[in-house]
Amino acid sequence: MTNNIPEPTKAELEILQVLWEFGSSTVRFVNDKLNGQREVNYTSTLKQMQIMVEKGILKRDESQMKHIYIPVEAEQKTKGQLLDRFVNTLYKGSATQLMMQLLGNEKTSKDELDEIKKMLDQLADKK
Amino acid sequence: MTNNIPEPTKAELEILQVLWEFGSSTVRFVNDKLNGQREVNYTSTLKQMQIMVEKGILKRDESQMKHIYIPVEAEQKTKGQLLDRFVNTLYKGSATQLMMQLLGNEKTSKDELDEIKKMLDQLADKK
DNA sequence: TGCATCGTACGAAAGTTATCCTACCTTTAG
DNA sequence: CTAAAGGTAGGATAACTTTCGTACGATGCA
Repeated sequence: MTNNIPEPTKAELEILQVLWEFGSSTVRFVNDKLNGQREVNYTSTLKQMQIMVEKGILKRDESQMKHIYIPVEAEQKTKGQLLDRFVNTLYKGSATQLMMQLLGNEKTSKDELDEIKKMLDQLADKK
Repeated sequence: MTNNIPEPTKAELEILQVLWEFGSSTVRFVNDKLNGQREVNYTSTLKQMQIMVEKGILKRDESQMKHIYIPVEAEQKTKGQLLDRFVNTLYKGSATQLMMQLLGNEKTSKDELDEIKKMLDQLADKK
């Protein structure tokens, strides 16, 4: 019964990130943020967000002329789904394997390691 | 100086997985494996692999009529790059944040948790 | 009032990805 | 030798993504 939304594309994800970070907002706002990173035409962003409404990724409040766009799914849920898909595709679903690679590759700080260990202990206790 | 290859697409990744798992092989072999999961025409796989050669993702041994296709980059390196990109895109580069989500969402077994903890300790020692 | 500004709608075009058809060459079994 | 089987090459096509131009309605202010 998991209400699954189509996998967001690259450009769609960029838009979602803005909405997640700053909250539901107008096309103008999102487009300005995007232009902080790269050049995009206003109507491109508009079109993109309209398509996302069609797909059910966003909904919008049309009560004002400046429509407000709102993510349908919460940040954590969507990211969780993407993460799951990623783990399944690349690591055959083994979160452990992914962690190993992450820890191996990474320049993770001691503090971060401690934080993770704490989390691990909490989880271990629950079992 | 990191020799970066273009990001493999979905279909390309499927092919890479076969080559990584079973070693360098022919189109026929890869196509058979793929057909174990879903229906694909032989020439589709052929074309796909030819494109991958053009892109530099695969190289091939043409000394026989049945060409042998070989991944240019090692499994771990490619997966590592994909993982990095994933972390950067979704978690602003914070591996820790990703781990948290993973541990939160997951049905990770006690053994797996222990294994991860061991890995963590090893890393902590090196610091 | 009238024009500049800012908004949405919509179609079109370009780029990428994924798939398959056709042509043609090589190998092999009879 | 010849036909069938199996290989590669390469073009065509469809779907999807991304981007933008154009049209046109709302708003605001001189």
